Amino acid sequence: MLDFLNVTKALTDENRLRILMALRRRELCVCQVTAFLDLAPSTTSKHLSLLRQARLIEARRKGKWVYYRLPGTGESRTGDSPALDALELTLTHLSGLPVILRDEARIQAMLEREELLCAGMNAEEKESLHSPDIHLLEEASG
Amino acid sequence: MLDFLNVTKALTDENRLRILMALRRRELCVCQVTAFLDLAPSTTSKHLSLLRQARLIEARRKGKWVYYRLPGTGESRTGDSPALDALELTLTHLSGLPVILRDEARIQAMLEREELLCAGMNAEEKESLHSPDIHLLEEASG
DNA sequence: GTCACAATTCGTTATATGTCGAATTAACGA
DNA sequence: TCGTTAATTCGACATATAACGAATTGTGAC
Repeated sequence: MLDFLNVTKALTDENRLRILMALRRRELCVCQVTAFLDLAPSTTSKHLSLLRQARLIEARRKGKWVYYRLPGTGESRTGDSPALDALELTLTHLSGLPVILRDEARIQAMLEREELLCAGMNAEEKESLHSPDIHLLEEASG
Repeated sequence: MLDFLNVTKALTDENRLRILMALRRRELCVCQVTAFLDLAPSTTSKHLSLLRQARLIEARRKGKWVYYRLPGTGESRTGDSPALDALELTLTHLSGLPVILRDEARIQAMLEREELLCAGMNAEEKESLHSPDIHLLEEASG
């Protein structure tokens, strides 16, 4: 019951929903999420923390940056995990909404103008940001 | 987005989840829900109102009583309605939980002892309470 | 070590939500 | 019409949550 409630509670905030939709296309670090949501970094961090507790996103650290992404699709058998099922439901019902489309455009623009590419990033990593698919990366701690 | 948020917000309270699970088996009037949740009638009423706003339940008035039930299965094409999809997800992930099983036992006992059968009910209606399936009844106002 | 920067944690504040009891509305029966 | 009972709405209060800035932690460069 608590697991389920953690998932639904994580999905009751518009900013958190926007984060999930943004991560559908690519992983993002905290400063990038902070930029497109236009929030204080501490606020963004808290949102990401809540989403992670609910298992709706995963994290990996790369140097000074922490990247967040949607869970890998490997274990996504329907009915097993409240988080994965709820995530699928969310992606289905929010895709195409004006807010989400606008976010997507803003993020694409940011990335293409090479603003906020988290300064220390090398060329290969920059390239990966433009990829439409999620890269499967090593696991972060629970 | 607001539609979706109304649904997820409705699913963030344990008492509301218990209501949904109880209604899976039969329709119940407010006083019956109040009894098994052990809450003030006004509180129960508010929970039911929230669930109804989110379109997770429907209502019909019969004399002095208002009966609540899950939405009819007619329009349940997956992907169309956030409410119906979220409802299905909820039923899937909460069935079998200890809290839910205990509620079910308590409700069955109540109904069989003919306590709280909302005094004015006739024999046919009493019978319907023991039925495992939801009866399709006339629509209440939106 | 020291500095710079990303991220998180902490403390505070404003708003939202769950709960109750009291008052009100709705429906029925005497 | 009046009384009773079911349900809802209203007003108050306690708790939960989103937001911020300040302080702290973690990592890498110098």
